Amino acid sequence: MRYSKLFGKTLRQAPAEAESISHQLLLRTGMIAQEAAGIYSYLPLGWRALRKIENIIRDEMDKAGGQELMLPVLQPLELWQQSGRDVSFGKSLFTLTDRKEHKLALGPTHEEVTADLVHRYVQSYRELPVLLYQIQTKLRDEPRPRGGLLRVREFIMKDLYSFDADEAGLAESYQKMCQAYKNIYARLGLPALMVEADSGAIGGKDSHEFMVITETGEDEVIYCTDCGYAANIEKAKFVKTDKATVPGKARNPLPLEEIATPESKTIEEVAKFVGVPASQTLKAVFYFTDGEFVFAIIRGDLEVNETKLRNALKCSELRLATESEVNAAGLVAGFASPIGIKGVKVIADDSVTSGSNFVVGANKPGYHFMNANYPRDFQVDLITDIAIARPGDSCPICGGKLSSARAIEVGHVFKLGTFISEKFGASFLDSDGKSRPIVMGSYGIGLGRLLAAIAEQSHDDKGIIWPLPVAPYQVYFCPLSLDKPEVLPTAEKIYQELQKEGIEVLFDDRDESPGVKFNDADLLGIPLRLTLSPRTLQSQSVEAKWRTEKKPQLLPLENLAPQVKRLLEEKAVRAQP
RNA sequence: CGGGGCGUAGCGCAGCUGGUAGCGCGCAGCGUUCGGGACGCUGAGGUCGGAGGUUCAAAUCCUCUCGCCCCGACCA
Repeated sequence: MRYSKLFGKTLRQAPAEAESISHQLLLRTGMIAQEAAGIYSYLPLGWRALRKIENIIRDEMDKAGGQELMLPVLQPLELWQQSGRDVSFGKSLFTLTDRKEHKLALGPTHEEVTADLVHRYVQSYRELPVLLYQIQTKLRDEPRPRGGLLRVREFIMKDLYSFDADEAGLAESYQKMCQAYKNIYARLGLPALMVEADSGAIGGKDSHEFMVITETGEDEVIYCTDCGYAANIEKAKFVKTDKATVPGKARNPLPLEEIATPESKTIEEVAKFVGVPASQTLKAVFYFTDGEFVFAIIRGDLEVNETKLRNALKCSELRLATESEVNAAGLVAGFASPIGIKGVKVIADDSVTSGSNFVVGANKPGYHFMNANYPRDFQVDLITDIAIARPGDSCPICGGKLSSARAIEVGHVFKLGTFISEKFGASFLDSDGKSRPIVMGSYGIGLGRLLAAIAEQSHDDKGIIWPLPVAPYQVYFCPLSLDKPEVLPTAEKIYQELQKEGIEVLFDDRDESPGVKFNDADLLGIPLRLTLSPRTLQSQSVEAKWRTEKKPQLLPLENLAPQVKRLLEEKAVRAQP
């Protein structure tokens, strides 16, 4: 490609709306252009890089036994009503009405369509397992697109759906996909961490996310450096050490005692007033969920994890209750108590059992109880883990210290189970002639987000540093002093030779100063730069420099293309997983 | 949806105590330069996000509206 003909140009300054590094770099390089919030065009360079990613993913999916197909973006809304996920997707589902007043949805994902297909085409266990995938545009009306390509409304995604006869089959497919994902990230030069993830209100037992640790990530990962335990904070478990034991205080339940605690509303105030650590208190938090008021109780030093709470309650909507809702429930904010409460659903974190003689509200302004003990003094509807893990907490596996980091989610795999296949009648006859629902799995990767994640963690102050397999071009051919009669013909000849050798080369044939060309080469992040100039011509050579390295090397002009080819191949081999 | 910020040339910005728009980069032409974003001269390019209002006069003041960004909520 001749640079002078390339559509799109580099910007010296990043557009003001770009905050994250990947967003700035992708805009500055002219790889993408914004059309609206969360809607982008891919320009030639960006599209080339995206297609490289796409092909790597396709290759790994095929190797893992996947079969590629193409599914509709326009889907009858009935399909979504059938699975019930029109409700769970809610407003994120783009819908429209056609001229015949039929309601349609723009596919945010394709489990429904695929399950419906499989229902029609698969009848026997002999036909299982089936792994179907597509790489195509999906649409979600995100509440808040952000970070350039990190969270968008229109995005290209690879989704593979696995269909197995039983849980064991699913486990095998799941395993295969996890391995395929690891291969993909390795080939993309992306250090991705596999972490335990929340599977949401729908979906089965297991779910994992692949995370790239970087500050601009939207997610938070909790991990243990000792044993390798890692989980999304939404899911992360930790050991609730029995901090409630205060030296010199009795562990045995003492009689419940009401005390005056004027002006002590927050946990800090109460703990200070009574003279106990926060872990010796119980905290009440009120939520409103699917039209129901919920009273959550947790040890004073811990915080509620709303994802865990939502899962425990099996609800879709969850928000903090308003003050008037709290009052209407007959509770006194700041002094609320599970003791003697009636007509309200109470859910407790299991930390209420890790300690004794807690200080808790008396549900009376200005009063708290001392020595509250579960279950002696209060009962709950549900007791489970609803606490959020924090750095410094103890690892649930080895007891080591947990750390936390921001991360970009670059892949998500789910064991879906039979939820969707049952809705679509996707069943098969087993070897005993018995009809059983097909067991599904779902495995997604967002391509644009991968592109952004790579730029996010592979750059320097000059620009992007594309890993060779992703780079839009492998070689940036940069002749200087093109107006000098000795340079141009040689440059043209080299360009032809490189192309003939099958090398993807961007030929900077512009009449620009060396600084401009070098800076553009660095900004674009093309892995190998070849410089031809009157200077190198004197020694009948070309200067070759890797984007990742400081020092160039000289290659003789003679037989240049095969030498370049060999350099690239060596690099590719070294980068192999 | 709550909180905050911003909309002036392709990009970055100034102008905002009202008087009809300017700078840098980029772009076009000519000339000089040529190994890390060169220089000179000439030039093109703007519904000042949109609508309404106040005024003799609005980029500037008022009202409404649209869009974009950030934080949070949300997000299989």
